[in-house]
Amino acid sequence: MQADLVSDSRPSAAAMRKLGAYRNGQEIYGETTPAEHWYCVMAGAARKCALLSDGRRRIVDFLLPGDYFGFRTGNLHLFAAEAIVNGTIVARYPRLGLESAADADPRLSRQLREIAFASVWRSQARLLTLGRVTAIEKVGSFLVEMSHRSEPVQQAVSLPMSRYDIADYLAISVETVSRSFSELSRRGAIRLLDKHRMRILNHDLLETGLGRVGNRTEWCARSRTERWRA
Amino acid sequence: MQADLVSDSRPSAAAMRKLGAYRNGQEIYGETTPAEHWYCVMAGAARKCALLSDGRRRIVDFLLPGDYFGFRTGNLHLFAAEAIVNGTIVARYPRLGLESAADADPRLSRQLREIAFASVWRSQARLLTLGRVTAIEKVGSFLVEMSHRSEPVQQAVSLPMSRYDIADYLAISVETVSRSFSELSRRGAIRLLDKHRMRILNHDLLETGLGRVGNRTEWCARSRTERWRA
DNA sequence: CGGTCCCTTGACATTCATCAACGTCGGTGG
DNA sequence: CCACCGACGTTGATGAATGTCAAGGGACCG
Repeated sequence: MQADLVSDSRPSAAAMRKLGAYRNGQEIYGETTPAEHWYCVMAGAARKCALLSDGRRRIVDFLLPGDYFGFRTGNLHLFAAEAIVNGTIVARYPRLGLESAADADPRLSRQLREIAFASVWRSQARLLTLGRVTAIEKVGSFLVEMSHRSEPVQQAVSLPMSRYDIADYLAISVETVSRSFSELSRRGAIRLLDKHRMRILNHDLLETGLGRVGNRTEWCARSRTERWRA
Repeated sequence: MQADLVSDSRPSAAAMRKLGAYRNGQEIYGETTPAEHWYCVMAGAARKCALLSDGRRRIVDFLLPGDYFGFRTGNLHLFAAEAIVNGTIVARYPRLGLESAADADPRLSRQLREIAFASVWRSQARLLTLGRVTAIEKVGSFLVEMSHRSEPVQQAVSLPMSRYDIADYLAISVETVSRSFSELSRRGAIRLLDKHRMRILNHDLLETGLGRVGNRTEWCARSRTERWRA
């Protein structure tokens, strides 16, 4: 099971930690749940998602072992968190207790800050993934992200979520996700061991454009940047 | 000029604050600048952007008065920040000094945490904007976001950034941004006072779909969610 | 054995990126 | 003053990428 940084180094935090087990699809907290806890995935995987006003769903984050989530300044979550594999273990800390402990313990306080900054950095990196132009680029970028975030088992990257989840995460249709996987396999960039395990064969083929030979965007961005930098 | 929460309430932080003025296009910090400072926009506006490996640019955030930015756990920024209007004023705090002060001052420490959480929340909300399906929805969602973030002057929302910046922010082409503005005007959702000032006439027309009459996505998301919730 | 869910592939329609042209504005220099 | 230029913004035409609809296969379960 994943190490829990806060608890491992801070006995004051470990004392208030509670563990919970969840099965696939089970809600960890809902959109209307008061944000009274902070969470950390210990094993398994979960998704953080929002329901849009028109009824559609959008996944804003996949939560893997070691990821903290659920912090919120107000008293309501805007997102819901749900486990996506059976046997997902999540640690839970009462928010008020943790904050009080942090007031008295600068090291814990620093650690909480670091956790928050890591979260900011992760969502901004995700913005880059979503900002990719073509579907193949998005999927490729997603696979690279997953390979960095998950522990490789026998050089295989595990993809615990369904194709539908990936589609909602990348804001493209399930069919396009499926087609992109097939196309990347065909091009020799990846090899699909089964539906939920994959091996990266050629890293460059994943990262680099691949789609869209036109280069106006490129030129534009560069020229503009040069201008601004000057 | 915008209030600076940290300085206003914490004299220890105010002492180390330095102000800087920037003109349009000027760099506040670069991708390779060591992350030795935290920043807060006091007046004007800026953009946070990343240069992709293929030379393209992506804007991950617009920084408006009151927004803090630049925090990073490692010692390097991944993004660059540049002013986008003349006379942009940015406050700068040395990172180490601020952290030391936070160790000795729980209230400051809490405030920094709140700032970090607000930043997390903002980028996740932005993920929802980017995750919209059609271009019109993206632009509409962007305008709603801007109207929430900027102080309305005579019921007008100010858009300090160029159409190119908006395009890079939403990951769509400049032409499509322009067309979406025109289309939203035509539909009576907004009124363009000039290139950089806009008034929202019909909030619902901006938020709700408008594009894409098909509802398979909707149905799918709802059915899946209901299943999961059950 | 039927049912459901997940995944994949094909065919078609639609959106949007691209290319192109033009208008505006502000600055610069004749 | 006017001509010129570059940056920015808008609109039209066209092709390519992708959403949508449809069909079918495989795994799991009652």
